[in-house]
This record gives sequence, structure tokens and C-alpha cells, in this order.
Amino acid sequence: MANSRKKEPEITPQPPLSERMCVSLVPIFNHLSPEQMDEVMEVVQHKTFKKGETIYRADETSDTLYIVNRGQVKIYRLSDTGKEQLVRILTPGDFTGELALFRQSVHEAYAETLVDSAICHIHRDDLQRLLLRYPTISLKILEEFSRRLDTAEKQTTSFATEKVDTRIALYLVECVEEEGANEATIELPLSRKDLASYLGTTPETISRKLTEFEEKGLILQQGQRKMKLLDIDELLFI
Amino acid sequence: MANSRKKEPEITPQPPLSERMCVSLVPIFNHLSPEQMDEVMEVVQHKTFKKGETIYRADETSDTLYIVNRGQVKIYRLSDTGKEQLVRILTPGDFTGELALFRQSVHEAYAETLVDSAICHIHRDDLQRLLLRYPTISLKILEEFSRRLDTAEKQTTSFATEKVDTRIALYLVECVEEEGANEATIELPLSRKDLASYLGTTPETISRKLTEFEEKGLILQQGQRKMKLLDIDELLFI
DNA sequence: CGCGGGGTTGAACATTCTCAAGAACTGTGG
DNA sequence: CCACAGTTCTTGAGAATGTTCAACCCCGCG
Repeated sequence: MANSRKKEPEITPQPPLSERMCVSLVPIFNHLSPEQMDEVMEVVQHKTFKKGETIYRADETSDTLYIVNRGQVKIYRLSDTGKEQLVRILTPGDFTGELALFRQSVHEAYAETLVDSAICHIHRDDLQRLLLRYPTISLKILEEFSRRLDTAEKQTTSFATEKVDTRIALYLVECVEEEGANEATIELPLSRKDLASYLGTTPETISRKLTEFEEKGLILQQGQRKMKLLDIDELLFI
Repeated sequence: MANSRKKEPEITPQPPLSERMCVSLVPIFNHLSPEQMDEVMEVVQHKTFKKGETIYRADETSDTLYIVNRGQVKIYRLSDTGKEQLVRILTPGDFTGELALFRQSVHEAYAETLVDSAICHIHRDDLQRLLLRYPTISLKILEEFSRRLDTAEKQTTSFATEKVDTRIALYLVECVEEEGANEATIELPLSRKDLASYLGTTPETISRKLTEFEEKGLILQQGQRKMKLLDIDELLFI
């Protein structure tokens, strides 16, 4: 028969976006008119990365804003004594590189692809020109920055004042999509090792605490990364 | 006699700045021309606070940027379980309120004066108008934000990966003004209690660790808040 | 069916906190 | 200038919390 393609091989885990689509989805650009977007697209370049490649590393000078088009990127830092901490995972539509972009300075973190990825990027000079021409973009970036700053400070406070119990519980609850309900099924996006790095603990402790939660009837583990939260209110009280 | 004022009472601990001086010193405005500064000053208001007064508190809606003119302000958060963490101390020239200023949102932290203080403030609408008229101000704020974001993430990493030893040592070194030397005398700006809150530990632990440092010959305590760092390189190695 | 990598469990150990008591400092009023 | 009261800081001992390291388990895959 004519269309006998059987089971097209899944190459990309996420549906591919056109670059324009990708860039226009980024919160900092999504309010622009089509004409303005044209202008933005003129200075956007793109590149693909294999799994595990480094996009930038600490101490490199920064002159580029990166936008994840397809794939996943992890941002991590090394502490003064050399231990790694996962700062954030970027998924399509997220951007990075901004920290060192607005002042002459070097990166303080590492960006590395977790899977094959496509990344759009904009050069510093081009971006600054856009910002001066369309001040509303700056306002959007300021908005995004202030959100991140809140998150970062909240995270710091959480590390400073909560014990591991609580941090893990809070993280589980953050993973919930639906609002309102007291139950939910979630799928952890990270391995125990990465999760431990993100939460400032060890894989062993995470295992133990999850078991503990299960014994208390707060969660129901279903395989390594899936679980059902049975009592969200109670989880927040730990 | 005519001018017989003896010993004018010292009301202000820091030398008072004119408001204009104050605002013009803030990094985000200090590049403006005198004419532009005039425009800024038109929308700046001012207010004085007694020691211990609250400037804003979490969950209040935010519509004002505050600039410290004279005095000291502490910014702190309450964790989900109600414990207080000191986020930052503002001194003259520092600003706050920005977090919730660029998106419609409420404060997530508390701002409280540590001593009698004078605060300049700018209303949200006025600020936005200024930003749209002078896009370079946005760039300055972005610069400042990116610096703070770095600091916040660094702080988070430090909490996540270092033990109290190291965090205290790093803090001591941060207090040093002069660059280069391996020795320095510093004066802690915070009480043990506040320092503990800032570093995510307890006053008792700080006492003990400082004693420990002293026994190892790394520091020499001179009164409660003053000390001499004897071997900065070694402190960073802990 | 054996291999390998994540994940789990256990036991000893290290770190830090808590609570309580005592010491040192600060500021005030005599 | 000294004594006192109120803080703030230090020290001690025991308890709680997490980490480390090693062994084991589970499961997908060749």
C-alpha cells in the first residue's frame, strides 16, 4: 500500500519546534509583534549539542544568551571545596547565560546537556541593541529575574532552616501539576543522585526518607521515579 | 554669646546625605545626567523610620522601590515552618522592594530597620515610566539583579555542599576589605544570633567554631565582634 | 542467564543542635 | 567610677540528624 510507513522512529523525545516558534515562546519575547519578532529572529543563531556536551563552563567569559529549543540542560555549580550542586534543569523555552550577560563578567556555573539538544543563541551586542530599542523586553527580563531571585532566596532559606525531611517533602509537592487536590501522582525528573545534589543531601538519605514517608502512609512508591502523594497537606507539615 | 551651641547632639550615626546625593549614589541611577536626575528626584519621596520598624512584610502587595539613605535595614524570610532567616543587610545606597516590583505579586520577605533610618522611595508607576524613557536604567538594574542572583545561587550552593566550618570561614574572609594580604583585622557587622541566622546555624555553633579556629591559630579574637585573621589562605582550605 | 548501573539497606561514625548553666559585656543610674 | 541589670556570648553534655562505606537487591539488556 502507498503509505506503509510503520512506526516512524522516535528521534526526538520532545516534539521539535521551529526556531521561530521556540524563540517566540520564551516569556521574554512572547509579547512582541510579528514584525518585532522578525527583527529578533535576524540575530538568533542555533546549534545542536550531543548528550553530555558542555555549553559553557565556569570562568569562561560570557557573551551569549542561550535558549533551549529542544532537549534538556543542567546548570550546576562547584562549591569552593569542589563539590557539585545542581542549580536548575532547563527545558524547552527556558534560557540561561544571562547571569554574566549584563555585566562584564565570567560564568560562575556550568551548563551541560543531559540529552541531545538544540539551542538558540543571541549575542550580547545584538541583545543589548534589542533591549534599547524595545524597552519592554527589559521589563520582561526583570520580571523573570525577580522571579528567579525569589526562588533562589527561598531555596537558600529552605537549606538554611529546614531539615532534609522537609526539603524532600517540599520538593515532591513542587512536582505536582494539578492544583487543589490533596492527592497526586508525580514522576521525578531526576535520578536519586541528581536529586540529592539538587537538595543538598545524599542518594542514600533520599531513599531512606522516601521509605519513611511510605511507612507513614504519606506516599506510595511506584517504581523508581513514579509515586503517588497520598496526603499533600500532611507532607507540608513535616 | 551669639553662637554658644556646645557639642551638637549626634542624632545620626552616619553622616547624613541629602536625598539627591543619596539617590544619585545608587548604582542604578549614578550614570544619569543632572537633568535626568532632576526628573528622577521629582518622583522620589522620603520617610524616616525608628529602629525596629517594619518597612514591608511578606504577603503585602508591593508597589514601591525603597532606597536606604541613612541607617540599616535587615531583610529576612520565614521558612515554610516558621523559622527566620536573615537574607541581607542593607546599608546606605542599597535598594530593596524590587523583587515584587516588576511583576504583580506580593513580598516574600520582611524588611525591618535595625537602627533609626531614612528611606527614599519611588512608586511603581513612576519607576516604570522612568525605565521606559531611559532604557539604560533597566540595563543597570539587570546588572544588579544578575549580581544578586549569582550571590544567591552561590549562597545556596554553599549551604547545600559545605559544612558549618567552611561557611563560617568563608564568611570571615568575605568581611575582609583589603585585597591580597594573608592577614587582616575585621569587625563583624552582626551579632552571633543574626550571624547564625544568616549562615543557617546556631549562635552556640558559631562560638565553638571560632574558638576552634583560634586554637588552630587561624584567627585571634579581640572582643566579641573584632578579630584578626592570621592565615586567610588556610581559612579557605578548611 | 549473567552483567551493570541505579537504588536500597545496615551499622558505625561525624557533625550539629538542644538545653542548661555560667561568664562577659553594655549601658544606666547612683 | 562603680555596681547592677539585662543582654549576649561561651561552654558542656547528651541527643538528634545525616553521612559514609560496604553489601545487597532489582531490573533491563545483551
